[in-house]
Amino acid sequence: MMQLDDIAYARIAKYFQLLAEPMRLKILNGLRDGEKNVSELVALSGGTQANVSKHLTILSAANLIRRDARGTKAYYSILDQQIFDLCALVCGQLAMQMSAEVAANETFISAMQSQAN
Amino acid sequence: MMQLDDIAYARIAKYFQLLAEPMRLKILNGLRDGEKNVSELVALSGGTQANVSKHLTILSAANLIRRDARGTKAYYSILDQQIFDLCALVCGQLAMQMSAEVAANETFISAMQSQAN
DNA sequence: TTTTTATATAACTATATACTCATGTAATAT
DNA sequence: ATATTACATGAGTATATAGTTATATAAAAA
Repeated sequence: MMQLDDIAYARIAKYFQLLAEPMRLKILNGLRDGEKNVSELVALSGGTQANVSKHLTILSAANLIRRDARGTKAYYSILDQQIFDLCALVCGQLAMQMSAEVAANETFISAMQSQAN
Repeated sequence: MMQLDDIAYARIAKYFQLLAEPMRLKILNGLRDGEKNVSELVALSGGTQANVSKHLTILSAANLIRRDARGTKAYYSILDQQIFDLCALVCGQLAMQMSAEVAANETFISAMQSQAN
């Protein structure tokens, strides 16, 4: 239990870290249907130009997206399509959790109502 | 573009955040083949008791694992098996990236060698 | 050539969180 | 009853990182 394993864990953790940011998820989702330039992503995400640009740099450095400079604009596109599979899995899980919560609330409400009688 | 979407992005991000920590990944992997108590996980992970316990509390609060107190010991087990699917996807992706890097290095080395002649 | 447009980045601040050390708590054993 | 074992948690520190503001850079337009 050392060295090589620890490096692997660190690397996997770093990957998840990339997806552990709402703005980055929004940007990635914005790129789902094809390349967009920075201005488009700024408009789409509601973030500032500087902040969006930074996130794009981070995603680009991690090879999740690709940068293509054309004229004065920079077009970004998804390199790693698997991120959407990951998100889909998580969304499914969260949907299950949420419906469980709803069911629990309904049970709670019923209990309260029957107690009120 | 507001409110509901932003809450969803935040929630997905939070989920990924749980997996964005080497020690937590190690602990979760330690639980892969069944429940373990805290002492066992401390030994297995090489972390301190306090730190492992904190991570267990975090994972437990997020419903990724389940706590079962028996006597003076606390046994934890995986609640959300899908985390292993997520990790498998990431591992596959990283393996691809790494082999691409190896190939790039080999190309680089060949280029250097042929230039040395 | 100067200006404008599009993007990147440096400097800074604020916040979150991983970790350690010390201590609290609760069940079991003596 | 007291001691011990197993675990949780509060306080404090260090570090990472998201965000803002201001500015740099580089291509295109005037």
